[in-house]
Amino acid sequence: MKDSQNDLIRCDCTVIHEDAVQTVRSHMPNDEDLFDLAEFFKVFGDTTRIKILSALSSSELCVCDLAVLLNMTQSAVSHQLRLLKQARLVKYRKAGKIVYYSLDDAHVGTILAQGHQHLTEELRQYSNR
Amino acid sequence: MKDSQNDLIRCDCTVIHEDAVQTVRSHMPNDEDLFDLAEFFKVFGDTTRIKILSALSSSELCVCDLAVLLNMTQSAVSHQLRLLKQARLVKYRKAGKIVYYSLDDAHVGTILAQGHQHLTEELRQYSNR
DNA sequence: CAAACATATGAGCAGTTGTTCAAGTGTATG
DNA sequence: CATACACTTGAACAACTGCTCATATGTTTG
Repeated sequence: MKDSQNDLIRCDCTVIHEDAVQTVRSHMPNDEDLFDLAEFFKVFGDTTRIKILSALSSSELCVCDLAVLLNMTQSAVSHQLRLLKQARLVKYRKAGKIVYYSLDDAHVGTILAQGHQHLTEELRQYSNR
Repeated sequence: MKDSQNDLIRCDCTVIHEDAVQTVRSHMPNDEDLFDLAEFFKVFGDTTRIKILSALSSSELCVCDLAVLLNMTQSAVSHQLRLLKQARLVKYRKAGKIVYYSLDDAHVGTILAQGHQHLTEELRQYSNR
């Protein structure tokens, strides 16, 4: 059973460690899962969205609150909230014409903390060298 | 002590919950930290880079190995490795003309796992609804 | 030292992303 | 029911990103 790797040679170099490549290949998740993972992290990869998530980790807020807090257009905030909603990172409840947003997932806080920890430890290591 | 929020009114709506906004503002990290956090996650937000990180979590590999594994140009891989290096997510050792890359940080695996867990739990919840 | 090879890098370009602006929903209220 | 207001949405545009291609660097080897 040949895989599609042979259909098109994109690599312009000689394989050095065929065994290592095979081992890694058998351990790696499939492309679709890795794609989804990248899409997931992409949502965290924007300052505005990080600010929104950080804000919502303190308290439930409406769109207007967020706009004031971030000093941004209500439209811009709304666009970003849509992405966060699609990624299932935030949820909302409507109260009349006001829409309250909050975090949808316990992992969000954990992931933010993990990222923060990486950055602080990195800084510490860096200043120790 | 007025803050710079008043210099330019970007928000086109009335504040609804001033107290909540103040509380959240006092709890939020400063803008620079949040910016750095977003920059950090941005690195994870690309399929190619996720694949590289996933591969390196199994085994140390050289650039050529990665190019074959991902079916990509050696140049493209090298460009992405540069970004991963800058983010201090991978390190390298030179052995003659060959450069071996490996993960630089224990958090990388944790963060990937956390993201994966979010996605699988999400899927489970979704199919239970 | 010249040729071969692993890797790095700069410029260019196509595709993507985030904001703005204008217009549209939907809900309360006088 | 018309107006006000909170919010959403689509189009457009500028900025950014990731790949390709050509070229450069550095190391080994005949």
